[in-house]
Amino acid sequence: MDKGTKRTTIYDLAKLAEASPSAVSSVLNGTWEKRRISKKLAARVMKIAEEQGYAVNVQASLLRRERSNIVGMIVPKYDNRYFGEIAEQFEVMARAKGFFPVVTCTQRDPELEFEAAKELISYQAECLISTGATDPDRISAFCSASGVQSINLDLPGKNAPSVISDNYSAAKELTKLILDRCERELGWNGPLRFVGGRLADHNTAARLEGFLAEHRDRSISVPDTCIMATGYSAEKAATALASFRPDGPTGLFVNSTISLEGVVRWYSELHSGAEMVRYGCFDWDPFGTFLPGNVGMVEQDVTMMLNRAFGLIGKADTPNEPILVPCKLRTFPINS
Amino acid sequence: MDKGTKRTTIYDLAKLAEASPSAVSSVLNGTWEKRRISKKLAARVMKIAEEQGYAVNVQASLLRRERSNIVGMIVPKYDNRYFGEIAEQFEVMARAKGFFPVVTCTQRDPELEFEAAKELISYQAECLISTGATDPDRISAFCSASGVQSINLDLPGKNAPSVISDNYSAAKELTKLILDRCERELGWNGPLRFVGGRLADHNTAARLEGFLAEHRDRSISVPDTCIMATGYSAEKAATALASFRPDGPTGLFVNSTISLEGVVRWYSELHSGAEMVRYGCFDWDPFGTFLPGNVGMVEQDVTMMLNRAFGLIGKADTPNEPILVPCKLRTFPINS
DNA sequence: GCTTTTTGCTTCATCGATTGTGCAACATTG
DNA sequence: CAATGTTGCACAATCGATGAAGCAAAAAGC
Repeated sequence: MDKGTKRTTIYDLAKLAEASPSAVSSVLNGTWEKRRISKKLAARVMKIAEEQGYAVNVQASLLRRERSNIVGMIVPKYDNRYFGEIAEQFEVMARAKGFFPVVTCTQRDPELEFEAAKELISYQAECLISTGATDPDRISAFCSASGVQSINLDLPGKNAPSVISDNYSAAKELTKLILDRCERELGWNGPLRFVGGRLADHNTAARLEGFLAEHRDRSISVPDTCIMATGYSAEKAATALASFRPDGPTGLFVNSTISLEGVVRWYSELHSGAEMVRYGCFDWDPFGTFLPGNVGMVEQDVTMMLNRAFGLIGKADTPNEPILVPCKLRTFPINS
Repeated sequence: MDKGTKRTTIYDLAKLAEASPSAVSSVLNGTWEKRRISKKLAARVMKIAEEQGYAVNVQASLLRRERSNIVGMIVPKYDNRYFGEIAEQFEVMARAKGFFPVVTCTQRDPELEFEAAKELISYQAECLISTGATDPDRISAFCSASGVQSINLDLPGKNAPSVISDNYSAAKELTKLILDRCERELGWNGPLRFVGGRLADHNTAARLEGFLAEHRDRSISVPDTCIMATGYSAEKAATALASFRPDGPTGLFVNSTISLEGVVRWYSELHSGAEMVRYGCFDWDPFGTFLPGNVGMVEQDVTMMLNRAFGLIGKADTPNEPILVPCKLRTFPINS
C-alpha cells in the first residue's frame, strides 16, 4: 500500500494499469471521454488510483494549466465574530463557485500582511481579497505589478475596488438608538462617548462622522474629551475609561466587540451607578444581547459584502469608489 | 510594467538581466553565494525582479524541490474563540518554524472534511492536522495511504496520534466549582444538568464522566433527565431547556460556548428566579466573564496543545494513546 | 610562459500533469 | 479488395524553477 516515502504519481499508476501516463491523466481529470479512452481502461485506472490512495500533484497540474482557480484572502484576526464569519463564508461561497479558497490570518501586522499577500500570489492566486488590511494600497500595487486582481474588503483602498460597510449610516443609527434610550430610560441627553478604534482608520473616521452627525442633528455639542478612539484591544478601551467614574447617567458608543470587552470590564467594576449606563456597539456578538446596559449592536452584512466582492472577481471595469453595504441594527431590551 | 496578462518568470528576468535563468533562480532563492554568482549580477537581478513585481511560481518551485514545507489544518468553525485561537496560533507557530500553514474551515461536514483533507494533500502538504474532525480515522487512513503524516487535535482518532484536552479532569473541576457555588450561594446541592454536546462525541463523553464522577464523590445521584446532550448549536440547547422553569435553585454544566448562547437566551427569558441559577461552561469566551449566573469557564490550553502537536511533526514513533493537555479553570465572582 | 586553481557563469535534465498530434488496429463503405 | 472513417490509445513537448555538471576566462603559482 505505502510505497516507501514517495507519493504515487500517474506514472506509477500507468505501470500498474499497463497504460500510458497521458491516458491515466485524462481518466483522472475527467477528460477521458473527450479523449476517447475506453470505459474499460477508465474503470481500471480509477480502481487502481483508489487502491493506491492517489492524490493529484496540484503543483504539477497547475504548472501546466493556465488557470489556478485559487482565490486568496487575508484576514486580520479570528478573535471576533465578524472576521470569523467573513473567513467562513468566503470559503463556502468560493467553493460553491468552483474556486479553491486560501485564507490566511495576518495579526494586524502590516509586514505580515504584505508577506502573506506575496505568498498567495506565489501560489498563483487569481485574485486576492485583502480584508481589513492596514496598508491595502501596497498590496494592490504589488498585485497589479504581478497582474493579479485585488479587492479590498472591510477597509477601502485607492488602487483597487473596495467593498465596505456603510459605516456612516449605521453609526448614525446606532448613535440615535443609544441617545434615544438614554433619554427615555435615564432622562439624559448626552453627549455620548466614542470608545475604541483609531481615527486614522477609515472605518473609525466614518463612524465618528455618523456619531457626530447625529449629535449635531440634536444640537448636542460633543467635547473632544468624549472621543476616546485610543486603539483597538480591550486593554486600550479599559485604560481609556479607567479614570471615568460617572456620577450620573451616561452613554457610550463602542467601536468594536474587542473594545466592548474592555468596556464591559470597566462597567462590571463600577461599584455604583452601573444601572445609569447605556451603550451600544458597532459589531455584533451573540453574547452582546445579554450584557446589561447594552441597547443594541450593529451587525455588518457579511453575506452581502462577500456577494459584492465575488461579483467583482474577473471583472475588468471595476469602480474605484467604495461599494457601500448597509448594516443591520439589532436592538435589545434593557438587561439588568 | 505589466506585460499583458502573463506573469513574470525567471526567463523574463534572465533576458532583462542578460543572464541565464538558472543564475536568476539561484539569486532569487538565496543560493547564489554558494553557487558563486557575483554580487554585481545578484544585485542587478534583484533590482529587476523588484521592478517587475516578480513572485516565484510556487507550483514550479515545489515540483522541483523535495519538501513543500506546507502543513495543512482543517478546522470545523470560526464561530467560537477556541477554534479561532487554534487557527490563529497554528498559523503563527507554523510560520515561526518555517512552515507554510494552510487552514481550511469545514463546517462540521464530514464530506467536506474529507474533501478538504484530500485537497491539502494534493497541495503536497507534509502533514495534516485534523481539528475537531467528525471522522478523523477516515482522514488518517487516506493520509497514510498517500504517505502523509496526520495528527488529530481536539478530538482523538485511532489511526493517528492525537492531542486533546484533559476533558475528564477539567469537567470534574468545573462540576465541583458549580456545585460548590450552588451550595454556598444558594444552599442547594444539585444534581446539576449537563447541557449541550453529543454523547457519541469523545469529548462530550469524557466530560460527562467527569461530571458524573464529581457527583458520585458527593453522593449526589444524577437522574437521566439531567443529561441534556442534545447536540451543539444554540438552538438545540435553548430548545432542550425551553420547558424547564426552575421553581427553586438550580445549576447547569454547559458543554460549549455555542450551547451557552442558548442557555443565556433561556436564562434571560426567565421571568423570575434567575438569581437562583448558577452555571459554568466548558470553553471560554471573553464576554462569559460578565454573564450573570456564570461562575466559571474552562479555558483549553491552545498554546500547549499546538506545541504538543508541532512536537509530533516529522516524528516516526508517535504514541497512539491521546496526549492529554490540562485546561485552566477560570472562576468568576457573582454577577447579578 | 605555462600549468593549475578559482571564479562566474551557462547548459541541460528533471519534477508530475496536461494536451496537441500521430498512428496502429479495426470497422465501414462502395 | 481498396479507400475511407472511427476507435483507442501512445508520444513528446510543455509549464517554471532547480541544481548537478561542465566550461571558458581570469587569477595564481612555479
